[in-house]
Amino acid sequence: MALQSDLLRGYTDSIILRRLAGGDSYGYEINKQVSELSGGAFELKEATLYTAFRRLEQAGHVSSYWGDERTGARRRYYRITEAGRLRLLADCLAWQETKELLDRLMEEEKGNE
Amino acid sequence: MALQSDLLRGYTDSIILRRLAGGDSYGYEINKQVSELSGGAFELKEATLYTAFRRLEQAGHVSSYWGDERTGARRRYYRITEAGRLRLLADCLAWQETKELLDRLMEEEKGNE
DNA sequence: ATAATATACCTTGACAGGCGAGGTATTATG
DNA sequence: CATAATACCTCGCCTGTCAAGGTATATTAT
Repeated sequence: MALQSDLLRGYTDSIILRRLAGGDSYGYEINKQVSELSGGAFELKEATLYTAFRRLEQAGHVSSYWGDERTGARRRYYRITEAGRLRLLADCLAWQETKELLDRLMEEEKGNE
Repeated sequence: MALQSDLLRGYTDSIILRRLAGGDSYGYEINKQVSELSGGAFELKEATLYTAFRRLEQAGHVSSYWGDERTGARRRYYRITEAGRLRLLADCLAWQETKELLDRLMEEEKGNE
């Protein structure tokens, strides 16, 4: 649905950073985690995911390295940086504030003039 | 801040519909109301506002008419339609769900494996 | 009188993020 | 041998936001 993706827009980065805050990971796995966490209701599209990685790396919020898998497809791992953790913290605060704001703006009015 | 506007993206329409649910209004006033409701922390940019009106009218969620002011600048009033009320209701539900979703995706993990 | 401010509307063009559609390569399974 | 799962990637379109510009009327200050 469009509304949901529009709302989540810009939070793609934050969602990824949150996943990486617990330890290094790679695209495919992050995608699965997000999908599971949302009970299948939401999933990052691949194009969105990889675009976000480029953006995050360029911003210095993550760094990446190739895993040394003996078997299976190669994986590019991502690690959150210190700047990334700060960014994540800021995003969480922003999210709390935005929740309050939209709640107030969407809320049904009682006692109208 | 960019994050906030990105998150609100797409909810511009809902915010406007909510304002109109209590009675007809016009752009400038809606803008002021939103600004006041948010304690000055957030405001719809004019270009965004009028773009949203066009979109809403085209979708049949609002209708518009010129007010008959004797004095001052002319005003274009907007009225929410039945379809608009349904849309608003759907948006509110979507917002509740999205809140839960992003909360779950942004939440700090305890008891990690 | 005139400049400034507030009210009130509008459009254009650039920009950014999401994503459909397409692609590659490896390994396991039927 | 074909299909599916894993795993990565890019191109180009679409859509919503918004800075910057514009118009017109009425009030207030100089």
